[in-house]
Amino acid sequence: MNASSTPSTPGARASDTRARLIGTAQALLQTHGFAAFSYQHLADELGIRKASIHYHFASKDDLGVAVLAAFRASFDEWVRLHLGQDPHARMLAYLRIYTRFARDHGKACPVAMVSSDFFDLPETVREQARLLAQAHLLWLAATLEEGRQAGVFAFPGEARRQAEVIGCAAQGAVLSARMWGDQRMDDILRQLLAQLAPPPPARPVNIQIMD
Amino acid sequence: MNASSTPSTPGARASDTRARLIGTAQALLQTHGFAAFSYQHLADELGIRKASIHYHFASKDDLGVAVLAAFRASFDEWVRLHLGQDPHARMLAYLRIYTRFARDHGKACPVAMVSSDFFDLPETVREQARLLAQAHLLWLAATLEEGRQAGVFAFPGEARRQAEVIGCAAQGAVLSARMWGDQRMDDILRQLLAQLAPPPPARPVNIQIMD
DNA sequence: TCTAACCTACCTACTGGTAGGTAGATTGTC
DNA sequence: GACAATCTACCTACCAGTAGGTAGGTTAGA
Repeated sequence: MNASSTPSTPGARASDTRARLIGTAQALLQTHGFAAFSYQHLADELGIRKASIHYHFASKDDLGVAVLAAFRASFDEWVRLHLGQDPHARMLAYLRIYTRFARDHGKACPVAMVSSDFFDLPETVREQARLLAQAHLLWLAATLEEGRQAGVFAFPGEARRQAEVIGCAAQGAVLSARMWGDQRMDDILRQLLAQLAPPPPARPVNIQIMD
Repeated sequence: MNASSTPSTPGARASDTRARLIGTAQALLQTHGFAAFSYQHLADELGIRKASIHYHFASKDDLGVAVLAAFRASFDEWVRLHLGQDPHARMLAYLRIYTRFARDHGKACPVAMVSSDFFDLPETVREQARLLAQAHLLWLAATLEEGRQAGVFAFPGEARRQAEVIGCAAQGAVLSARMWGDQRMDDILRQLLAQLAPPPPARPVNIQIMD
């Protein structure tokens, strides 16, 4: 595809190939899924030969593990960058990740894409997917609980249960955006946040009556 | 459903091969996805030759259309069977559909599986997926609104927005069940219902006071 | 006899992966 | 500094297997 713009220069200190492979594979995973992209697609995109990819990743499974590990590293970095913000701002920023995904060629959540292919994946890749999902769920649960304590969120039961609901809804939302367009994505996330908003303090007069 | 494409020959005793193909393809779609199952898988499962499938479905795309139309027909029938029930019971029954999916070899929502492969599918299949999703969303919105009116559900904003959230969350939940097991599925649906429950009516005496 | 519903035998395109080779940079030894 | 050995990062050519699909023959029932 863009072989001319990125000529392979063997030996010429151009060892960002591995990183470019991971980056391209990340994009292809999010748009087409793990099983649906091939070494040939990657090779065409990078302007190298298919067999050369095996030098960096002996098997496609190895590539899958590296790709998911890279997603996890990115998320860890994202978390670090948002440590200072209050829970509500953090949650907005988190949901914006998915909004950006949807707008970027209809990319889906990598965890959702891997889940779709789950029964055709080796255990090594599955385990990386679990680690990535777990990182998101732990962060969500902590943010939700902190927000509830601060009075900016309201939800029933345990924070980890609510975290699972939000995680699942976000995954479903980006998939829905493929069918219905980006606007659908925004609608869903807005409703998700509206459900999380604490109830208005009712009318003061009624509170007096009730107490 | 698709009477036009059904070889409805008056004289010849119609075989059930076509129906078995659709049924097997439905199961494979839900477990592995549309792109991940092949005519060979279907042929092995039915004990016929791969080429024979082309007699019933000239192309895999035709099969995809028929499979999604069958899902829609099943759902229409399900809706008909639950017409009499109250909104809360209907919603419970609806979510149980997904619980059964997850327990049945980790089947996912067909709409979610198709969404994952969306960019590799022809427009004919995409359109059928939209029709199926739309049927679910319309039913959900109607049930939610009826439940809100009856006081068994509470949620902010329009019912169709809440329907989208529940639909997405259910899709995400069955995918999550692949990673974490059936129990996770139950937890998520329970939380989803808890969020939908109207706020406790405080002490009954207070209701009298407020009215 | 007609034809629905299969079959055999084959096609092209593509998959992940392997074998073996090579240009050029790096490193260790004298 | 000279130079052989080794390493990096690619290459060509190929493998067996599988994908969806096609052409044309066979068979069983109305």
